Amino acid sequence: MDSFNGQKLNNKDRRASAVTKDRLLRAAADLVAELGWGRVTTRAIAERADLPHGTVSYHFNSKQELLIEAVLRAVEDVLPLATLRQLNSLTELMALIEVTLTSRNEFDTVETLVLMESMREAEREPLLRKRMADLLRDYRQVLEELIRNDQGRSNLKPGLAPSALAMLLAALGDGLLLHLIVNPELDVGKAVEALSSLLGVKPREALSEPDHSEKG
Amino acid sequence: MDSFNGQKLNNKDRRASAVTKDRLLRAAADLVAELGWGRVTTRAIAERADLPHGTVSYHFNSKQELLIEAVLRAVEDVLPLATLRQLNSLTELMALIEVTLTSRNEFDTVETLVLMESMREAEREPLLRKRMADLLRDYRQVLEELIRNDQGRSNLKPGLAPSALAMLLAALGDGLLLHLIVNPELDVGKAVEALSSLLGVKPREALSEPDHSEKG
DNA sequence: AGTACAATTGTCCAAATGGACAGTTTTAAT
DNA sequence: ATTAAAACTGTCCATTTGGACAATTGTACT
Repeated sequence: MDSFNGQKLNNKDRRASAVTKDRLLRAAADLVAELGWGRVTTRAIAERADLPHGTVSYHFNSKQELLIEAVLRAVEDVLPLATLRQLNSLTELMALIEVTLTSRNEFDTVETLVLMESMREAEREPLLRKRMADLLRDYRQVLEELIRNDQGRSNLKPGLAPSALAMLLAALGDGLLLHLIVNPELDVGKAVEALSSLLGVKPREALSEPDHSEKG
Repeated sequence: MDSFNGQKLNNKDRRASAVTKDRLLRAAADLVAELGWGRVTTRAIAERADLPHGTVSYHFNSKQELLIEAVLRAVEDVLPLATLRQLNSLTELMALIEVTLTSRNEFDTVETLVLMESMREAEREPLLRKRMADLLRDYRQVLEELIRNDQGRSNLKPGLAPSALAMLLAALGDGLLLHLIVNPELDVGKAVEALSSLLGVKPREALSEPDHSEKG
């Protein structure tokens, strides 16, 4: 069991154990998506992480703390704030949304389920609620700034409040994800295209020729 | 305990017990919203319904069957298909959506939470998934027909596919509900107004003067 | 009153649960 | 090599769980 997983415990990593904690957190997030928050047990987490049951008690004060830390890490991954900040136009944004929603692999699905479980649990757990609310606020904020920067350049209605459109986009995306959970066969792309059309934006073109546009 | 709740056991109701079953179903739906699907126990259901624990085993084959039946009943209530069918214009629809999302009482909130739990559980439970998918399909269908009937009358883009707009509206509504769960302070009304503006529709007017329009 | 059956109730049980903790091994520093 | 702290592990326990079921009560009909 020595260097079994190839992840050598280097002495930079504070005290080791970070690896163990990490494995527990990943396993926990997986199981929240798979079983639902309320059905995750400490034993299942340990087993999934291929670790003994006692490990959980040692590294975390309670199951709930472990789960909260686990889902927050996963949710921060699924909200692509960094990527969004690099976008320059509403056209690019709509293209990204469409791609994100239509080409989903298994990994994306798990993270989406974690997101839904987290939003649901946030209603009961004040700490989680605050963290989630902050994340979603940041998310809308990034969208809002993107829209504001783009306004004037595109033929967007001047009267349209960027913050309102940002909320609309964020909610629409999550709502489509929600419907996709129930019915993966749904052609959600057409809903995104409809909104693009209403906004007077052509996301297709942004995909085929993403490069030769100047910014600023 | 005879005619305690005013609901006299009339001999038309198959065998009575319908009242007991009903109380269990209501309690179950309540607890799904309150605790989350995975944390609901048969004992908690019985206690909430003010009935002994054995009642659950007698009236339902398993906890899961009880929960599924309970949430389906609640979800059918929260999707206002009948109301939607009576609407005549997209303007009225946008007004209804705005009112529904902005003025929410405690009862609405519970039903919304049940809806979210159900959509999440549907991913694991094939029977529930099918029933939920059908309900959501009907929901979009009603919206689609409303949009189709309205097209031409309003200044809606002709190229806009009614089915795409229906999906957009349904997903946006549910997405806003989802965000509202995490942060009830959100001013989701402005997102609805933004969409109304994009659609070229003035929901405010439909509210202030709802009567003197002819239909058909 | 008597009969048949639906409805209800309390009790029981094996299995699973979260967490505690004493004991052991590993690591880093001297 | 010795030591102290950190990391890890298996075991234990009081509770809770879903469901089963025998016993009891209620109801409708003759």
